[in-house]
Parts: sequence; C-alpha cells; structure tokens
Amino acid sequence: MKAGSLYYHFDSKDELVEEVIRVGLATAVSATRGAVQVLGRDADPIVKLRAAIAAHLTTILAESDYASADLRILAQLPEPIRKRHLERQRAYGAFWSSLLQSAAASGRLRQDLNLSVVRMLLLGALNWSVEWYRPDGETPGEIAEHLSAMILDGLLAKEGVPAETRWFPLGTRHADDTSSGRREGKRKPRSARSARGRQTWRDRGS
Amino acid sequence: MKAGSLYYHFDSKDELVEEVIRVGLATAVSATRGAVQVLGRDADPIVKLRAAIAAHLTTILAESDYASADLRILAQLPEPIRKRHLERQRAYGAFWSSLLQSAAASGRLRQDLNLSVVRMLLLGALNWSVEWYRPDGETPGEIAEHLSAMILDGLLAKEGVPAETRWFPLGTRHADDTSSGRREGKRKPRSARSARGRQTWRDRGS
DNA sequence: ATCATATTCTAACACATGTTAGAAGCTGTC
DNA sequence: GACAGCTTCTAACATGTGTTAGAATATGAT
Repeated sequence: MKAGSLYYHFDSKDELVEEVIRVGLATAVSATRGAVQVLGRDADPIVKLRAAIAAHLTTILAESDYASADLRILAQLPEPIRKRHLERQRAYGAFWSSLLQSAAASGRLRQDLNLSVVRMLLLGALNWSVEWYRPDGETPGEIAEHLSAMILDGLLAKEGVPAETRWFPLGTRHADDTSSGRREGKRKPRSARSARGRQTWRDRGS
Repeated sequence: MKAGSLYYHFDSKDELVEEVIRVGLATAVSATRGAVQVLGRDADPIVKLRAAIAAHLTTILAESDYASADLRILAQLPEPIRKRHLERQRAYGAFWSSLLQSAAASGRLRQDLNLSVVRMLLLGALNWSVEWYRPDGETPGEIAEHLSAMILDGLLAKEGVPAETRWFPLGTRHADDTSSGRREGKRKPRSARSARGRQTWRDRGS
C-alpha cells in the first residue's frame, strides 16, 4: 500500500496513529485481564500478579506490534492524542493497582511501600523490555519469570531478613568522562567553524 | 537562537542529536560511577548498587535533560547513529554488570537468576521513569528507595522463605475489549469512505 | 460478463523541516 | 573606538512528509 492510500481508511495520519495505539492498549488489556480471569475469582493474588506480568510481557514482546508501538511512541505524540490515550490507560493502571491491592490486602506484601510507585516501576521494567528484547535471547516467559522472581521476592512479606544494607545518600557528582574522545572523523572543513565553538557548547555537558 | 544558527556549531541536525545523547550518556555514567566511587573500593556491593540506582535515577529525572533525551529518542534514531550510541552504552552496561557480579560474588544474591536479564529489568524500571515522573510527586531519591527495596529484597540471598506461590503458565488469550467504544466524534463524512472499510482493518486488532 | 462497490494508485499540492550563504550583530583586545 | 574573530540572524532553497482528487484496479454478486 502506498502512503496516499491510507486516507481511504483514515482522515489523517494522526487518526491512524491513535487507532494503532488504541488497539495496542486494548490488546494488552485484553490479554492481561484474560490471563488473570482464567485463574478464577479467588486464586492466590500473587499468582494473579505473576500471570499478569507474563501476559503483559508476552503481548508487548511477541504478540502485538500495536502494543509495542504504543510504548515506543507514546512520549512524542501530539498533545491531544496523548491526553486521550493517557485517559484510556487509566483503566489499565487501575487494573494493576487492584492486583497489587489485593495482594496487599491478603497480607502477603510488605507494608512500607507506596503501591503506585511500585506499580510504575514494575510496569517500567516490563515496558522497557521493548527497547532491548531480541527474539534470539530469553523468551518473554523466561523474562517474566525473572521479573516475578525479582519483584515478588521483594514484595512478599517475610520475616527474619537481616536488614543490614541500609539506604545511602547520593554520592558527589564527578566531572570526568563527560566529554569523551572527540571524533575528528572525516569532517569537511567549514569556513566559519572553529574548534572553540564546539568546545564552548560541549563544556555545558559536564 | 534561530534554527539556522545551529549550523555554525554542527554540520547537521543528526550530529547535534548524537552529541546530545552522547553528553547525556556521559553525564549518567559520570554521576553513577562517581556515586559508587566515593564509597570506596571495598564498600558493601549492595550499598554500591543502591548508590548507583539513586544516582542514575536522579540524573535522568532531575539533573540532565540530555540524559532523559537519550532515553526518549534512542529507539527512533537513524540507524548509524543508533549503532554508534549502542556501542557507547556498552561500557555503561558493563559497569552495571560489574556491580551485580560483585554483589553475586559476595554471596549476597540468589544464584538462580541471569544477571544480564536482571540488569535489563532493573535499568528498565529506572529508565521508564522518565515517562511517568512528575516533579510534584515522589522525589527521585524516594523512587530510588522504592526500587532498591523491591529489587534488593528480591535479590538478596535469604533463607527460610516459604516458596509457596510458584510460577504459573500464561492464561488463554481473550478476544473481548479489543475494539473499544467507537468514537463517532465530529467526523466530516467522506465520499469513498464506508463503515466497512474501517471495520475490516479494526478486526485485525483483536 | 457486467455492474456496483471497495480499495489502491498516481501525481500533484501544501506545509514542515533540514540546510545554506551571506549580512548583521556581538565580544574582547590593542 | 577600531579591528578581528566569533556568533547569530535573515532569507532563501531543498527535501521530506501529510494530504487530496481523480484515475485505475480489484472484488463479489447477479
């Protein structure tokens, strides 16, 4: 299909984009909800969480290009589209919240964490995988197991853990490394350009 | 500065972009390395990890627009630039690997996880924060504490944990929800467009 | 085969974005 | 305050991208 043909189906490119991410989100929602639902109403909330993690990950990595497109472009969408989409995402976020809250209510989670932040970090670990996942590496299922292991063993309420390594304040900022080896490649010399021009700007990076 | 003036400093827009993400990466590297270095050679590897997490997060969220730009645009860079940048990132990845390996070598981490995957998931949770962080919510430091708590209490080697909730296979995919309520908004009717045209495409989303 | 309808293509257009040359405006030095 | 060198601006150009109308082609029913 050539570019122009698109306008038979959509009024504008933006409408197409919005539809793509809308379907992407819907696909992820459907897959994740479905994976949890088949477990039954009163399945272990932790098991539900694991299932949701695996389903979400599998969807964005292997099943839906729309879902991964969603994650990739969300940040640089035109404001009105972005706003509408964020609105749609709210329901999905609420679903994850409910998963976490159920787990918390069952007494299986530690009590000292803000579940909203936990949710964001959890979904972040999942979503960022579209940036590094390669089909020839670990499968989505294996990755999901890893994340579940990491996250849940941290979230599961447990006793008798040696609480030695406490939090540590931020270290001092260092100013090395910032301007790495200059690449003097094949630069066609240019009249008004001086080495100092570059230098000046670069210095702000440190 | 007007757009054209840029070309006094850079030969092309792509060169500017590459420089921005290069500085962004260098800033993150510098901050994180620095935060770990001030702890001294033989500080607790877990404490080092915590420091790295906090430093990385603070840099991308509050200190360097270049660093956050890096994360936001990396995915849709022109291939040659992207390739070079990935190459540069390798060293930073190796740094995180060494942090994890030190922790593992000290016997503080569980042995059943692939550290590469762990690293990716960890950095994913961190990096994705640029998508949702808002200055009026939790501070980068607080978020870092959350992530450290989640991640480390899962990673720290521990004994006597009731290993009840085991992994669960993916649930069946469901086909509901996918095409949510159609928005018949203010659509200017168009000659050749039929409802079925849209419908057809949409069906692929399920 | 024919026809109506659905879909795609062509070829132009408008508009946005990347780029350039040269003029103009700075800044610091003698 | 005049000069040289650095930096920015102006105003054009080139190229890329979003969009359109109408011609061309595919599809399915009769």
